[in-house]
Amino acid sequence: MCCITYLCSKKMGKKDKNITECLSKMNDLVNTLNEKQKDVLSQAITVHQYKKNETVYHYGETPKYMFCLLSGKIKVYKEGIGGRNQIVRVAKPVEYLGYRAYFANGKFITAASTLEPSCVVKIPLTVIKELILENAELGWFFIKTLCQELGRSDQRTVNLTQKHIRGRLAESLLYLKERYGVEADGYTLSIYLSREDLANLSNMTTSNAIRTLSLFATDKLILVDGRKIKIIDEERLRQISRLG
Amino acid sequence: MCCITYLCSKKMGKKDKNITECLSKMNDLVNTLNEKQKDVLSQAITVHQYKKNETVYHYGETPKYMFCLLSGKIKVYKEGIGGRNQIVRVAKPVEYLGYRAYFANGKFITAASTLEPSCVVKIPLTVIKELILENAELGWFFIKTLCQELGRSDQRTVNLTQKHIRGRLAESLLYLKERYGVEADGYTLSIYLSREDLANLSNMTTSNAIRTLSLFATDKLILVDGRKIKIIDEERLRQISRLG
DNA sequence: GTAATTTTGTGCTGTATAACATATCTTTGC
DNA sequence: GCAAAGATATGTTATACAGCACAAAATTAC
Repeated sequence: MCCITYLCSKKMGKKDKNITECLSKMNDLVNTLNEKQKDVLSQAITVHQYKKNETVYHYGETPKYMFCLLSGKIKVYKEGIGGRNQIVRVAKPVEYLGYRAYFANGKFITAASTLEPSCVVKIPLTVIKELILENAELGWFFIKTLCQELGRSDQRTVNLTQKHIRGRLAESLLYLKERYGVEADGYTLSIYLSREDLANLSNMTTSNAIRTLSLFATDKLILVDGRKIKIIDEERLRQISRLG
Repeated sequence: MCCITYLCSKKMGKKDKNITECLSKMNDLVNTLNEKQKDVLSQAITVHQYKKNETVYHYGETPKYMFCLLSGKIKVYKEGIGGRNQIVRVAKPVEYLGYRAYFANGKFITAASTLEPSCVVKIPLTVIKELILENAELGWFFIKTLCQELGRSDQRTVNLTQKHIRGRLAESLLYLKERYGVEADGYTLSIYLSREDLANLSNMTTSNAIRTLSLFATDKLILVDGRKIKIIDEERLRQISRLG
């Protein structure tokens, strides 16, 4: 990880162009702020570039920063029993990470790492908390986000515990499509996960992810070429996901 | 369900004693409000008495009220595949229910029903939303609560998917102790769940909940008498839960 | 360019747990 | 008080999936 703006983040006068650019990308959050608050925020943030497979935060750490993913992809995961990781969610631009544990007064119970080279803004959580306490609209932004995530998390629990392997993998593929979309051809998932990550997202062993994936391929539901996955029969995939 | 205050909720002048009493129980929320806001709230709420096993809200309904559990116990559950319900959490006094779906702009994806006779305050969600938007401290209250719940939900997913039956049941028993505490003897769980509910909380079949429970009993970890459960070796139970 | 390492793929075996069947015990309704 | 319905208990069978072993392919390292 390297900090792009360490040279200029303390400079005076008109705001650094780079920082201004970042703020404009974070408009869903920034738009809730008044000018003074925007200023506070712009003084507090730093921009960082992560390589692929770099850790953004570790399990057990005390949260200090909120992360805003500007470009790239990040997985948030829990270290399960016997090294079996569980991917809890995958983030896309522009989304926010790392605030849950702080707001709940705890340490990180998940870890996060990049799935691709990613650009991330770091915002001290003390600053965010202050802004929330003086700006109800910003608070509302977080409430909405948290409510959506909590709903998804509860949904996920039932999916992972009650569906069979085929249903779980189908569900994951649809989730990835919904989250990251597809490439120009309209079919190829715009994310290339390893079979292991796919397994960790679907709560199964790597062997079974591979097996079930090729099963889907022979059933002509998908087309697999290395890590590229084309979804060709979404309707049937959705059916498999529904029925478990 | 019957509304206790329908006779007086529209009365003028000094506040209804009953309502005032309720508000004082909801102090964690009410303390964030100024006098005018407290007034708005007291005008908007109604108090209701539920019998055992009554539904508080249904799956698929459009949320209109937030529920505040003043006394009793409520289970929040998802209807899973093939009628297999999943209890996602159990509420105790004084906790709030039914706001997640509304804030996320959706319908209920869970249902809630009473485990015991319960007293519940209903607050129109429009009122709560307005109050949040004009009171950052109230917003912060919800943010903290949501962050804690989201953490628990993620934790739960790993527990249910990666632990074996014994670990899952041990976890559930400890969860119930932590939530509802024990009776005067210091051992008996202060909640009497059916074996089915215990199974739905632990993601297993009723048969297996029964079997594993009596297994724990022969191992002298617990003492079972009908629906009464005494936890006698918490340390070992904790160990079983940890190891999966 | 070759070796080493990681990722992907496939088959076999064992086991945890669901599913089913049936019996007993408990609660509820009249 | 008795019938009916529901909850609890226990044994048996079936199966989905983990776990392991091993081979091939792809990526990385030097």
